[in-house]
Amino acid sequence: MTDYQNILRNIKRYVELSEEDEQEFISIIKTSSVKKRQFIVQPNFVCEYQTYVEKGAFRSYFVSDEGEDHTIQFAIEDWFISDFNSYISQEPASLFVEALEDGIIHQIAYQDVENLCEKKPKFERFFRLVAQKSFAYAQKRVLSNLGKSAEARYIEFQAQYPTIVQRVPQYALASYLGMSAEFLSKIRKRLSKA
Amino acid sequence: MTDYQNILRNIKRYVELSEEDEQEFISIIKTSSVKKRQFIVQPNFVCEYQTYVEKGAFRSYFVSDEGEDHTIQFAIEDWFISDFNSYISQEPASLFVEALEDGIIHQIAYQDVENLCEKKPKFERFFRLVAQKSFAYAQKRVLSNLGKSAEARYIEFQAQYPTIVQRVPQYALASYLGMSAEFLSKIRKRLSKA
DNA sequence: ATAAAATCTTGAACTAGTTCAAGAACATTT
DNA sequence: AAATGTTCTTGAACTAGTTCAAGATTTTAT
Repeated sequence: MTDYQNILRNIKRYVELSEEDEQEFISIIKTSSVKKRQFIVQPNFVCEYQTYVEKGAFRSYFVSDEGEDHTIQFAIEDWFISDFNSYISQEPASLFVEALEDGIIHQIAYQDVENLCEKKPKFERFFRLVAQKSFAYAQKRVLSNLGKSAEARYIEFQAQYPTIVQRVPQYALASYLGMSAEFLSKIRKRLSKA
Repeated sequence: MTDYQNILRNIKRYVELSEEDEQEFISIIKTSSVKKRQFIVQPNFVCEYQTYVEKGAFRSYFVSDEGEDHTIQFAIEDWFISDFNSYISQEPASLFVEALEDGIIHQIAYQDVENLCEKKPKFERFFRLVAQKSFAYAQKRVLSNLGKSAEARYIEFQAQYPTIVQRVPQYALASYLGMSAEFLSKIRKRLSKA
């Protein structure tokens, strides 16, 4: 017996749902459990689903030609994650999405979402609001990447997402913040002494 | 007599519009002309509108505490621009949006858009698709900022947006690409010789 | 056409952040 | 509990990109 209360509550932060709406939405959810280090999205495969994290921690990242990896996003409980580019275009992904811990996810398929939006404008609205918020968030990130020093970026992130800092490996955080793992280690040491 | 063909064509790339839909949309558009160096969005004022560029070139940018400015976005003909964070939350802006040339813009107010979306799901859909695309684009930018050297970033941008490179001041481009204006000048020299 | 303002260039000195390498600490499997 | 794999730390040498300053060029206004 799967519990859909969390994901439904998430949606209800944006739009009201009738009992029937809830049932309709639940009917397209596919739930699964994942093991640490498992990939739920991989380059060259189309990212068919948007994934809601019921339990666990994930990251999406890109591996450059030089073999360095660059973290695009983290997601813990109550967040969505995917290779969004691949998802909306239904073209092959360029990112990995990897479980950083054992976890449980709810997935919704591209075509099911599009059909649902068509049928019930309420969901169209939900996905519009979420996409707008995500875009605003991504712009904010660009901004703080451009403006700030490596140390300032770390301090800001640590203030805003203390839980994530504790849960994800340091090399993944460093690659999210756009610095080498070694340098992040040095920053942390410097800050712990001050 | 104002011409709405371009903005309507833009929308019709995503959804079909009846004659009535078009009229409805046109009724909320406010058109104005702007002079070079004019601000259409300023910090501390709520960004009431999303702006469609009919003619001209714009940039949005942020001024940091140290007084450096960081370009977030450029927009030329057929693009939308705003302080999107301020627009969707209807809270005071933190960005400037400045005209880089004399131009003509079509603006649509937050509340008018929300009402229109409520009334006609077709527009809800349009704005969802646009927001999703914008988000995907912003993620791509984060990615190329993280992965690449200053020179590679410039080359990539130049390949993708040659028109913009020609139309905007170099210091604005440098601040978009996350490097000093001097360094961009040096990169260009280096490339022109090679 | 001239003056004033804005933008771009160049070199020299500097620094924030990288790379490499090797060991230490921690986690996971048997 | 030992063994293996994974992640984190530290220092030394390096480099991509910055800052400063001054002149050259282009644009804008009168």
